[in-house]
Amino acid sequence: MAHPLDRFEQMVEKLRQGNHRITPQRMAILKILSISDGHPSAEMVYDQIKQDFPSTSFATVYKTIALAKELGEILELEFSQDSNRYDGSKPYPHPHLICTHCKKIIDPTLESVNHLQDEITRETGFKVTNHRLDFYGICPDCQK
Amino acid sequence: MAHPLDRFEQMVEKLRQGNHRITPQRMAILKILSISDGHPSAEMVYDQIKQDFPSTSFATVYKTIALAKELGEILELEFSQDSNRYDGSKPYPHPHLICTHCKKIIDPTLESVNHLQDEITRETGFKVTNHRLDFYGICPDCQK
DNA sequence: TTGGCTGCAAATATTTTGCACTGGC
DNA sequence: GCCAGTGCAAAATATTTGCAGCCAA
Repeated sequence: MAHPLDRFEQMVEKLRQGNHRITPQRMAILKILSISDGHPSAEMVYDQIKQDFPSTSFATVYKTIALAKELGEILELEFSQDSNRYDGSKPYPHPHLICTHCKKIIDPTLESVNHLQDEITRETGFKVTNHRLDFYGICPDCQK
Repeated sequence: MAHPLDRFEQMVEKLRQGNHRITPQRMAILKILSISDGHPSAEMVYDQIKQDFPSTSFATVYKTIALAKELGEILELEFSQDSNRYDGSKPYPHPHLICTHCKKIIDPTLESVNHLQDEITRETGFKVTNHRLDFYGICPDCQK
């Protein structure tokens, strides 16, 4: 796992490589996404960025997220009822533990998962490019 | 895996047990959900039911789906951009193969997955009740 | 300088909800 | 007959888009 600030640097580098402009808003949004380990939603990013950069709009947050997604620098966890959550610290498929009570999302340490995608590719005709493995339950804090 | 019509009977039985009324609309919706193996969306169910029962509303489709979900008789696959998809033939967690091109969703035969949930429960403080394992890729048809 | 980016508002899409009427039991 | 269920329309939610003005390169 890379250091949070390395992740941020890498994101900015990807912007440069793709000839995307490096604006203060994008810097701030990407920094939040790269540093936070809590898998924030678009709204959480918006709330945070408002503190340092009050003029920022929701549209910019979403557009920046979409761009980072395109560049493969963040992972999107889709939900329909709740809003989507984003993982900028580990932008590759990995399992998540989602507390259905407090909505917390954490990364478990779990081996023997990466071979799953290969297994599927081998056993089916599908060309598997991505996967999603989420566990739902109650976190230790909420069990108290 | 149960026979499709057995699944339908079981759903109706669950309605009875819960003192829910058995209406023609519910029968039709549940039949579609239990029989179809294509993981239909609410809209697909709506379109199908319109043929036999033209007066049915979208609200009823959603309300019936919500009820069946509550009763544990269907599995909901949440998406944020596309609409949710439902699996009435196997209402327990199991892997899915999702074609990102034609949106087809199929069930792969894949062993060595069920122990994952137990593994997580054992290794973390989480009380895991549910999980979701989806593979994204291009299906054989779309590769042609 | 200039075209990509921002910010506002309006649009879109999906699902939910309120409420009067209807029909299953 | 009673009350849960239905159907219509409106509301709620999350995200996307159009466009005028702005600023990074």
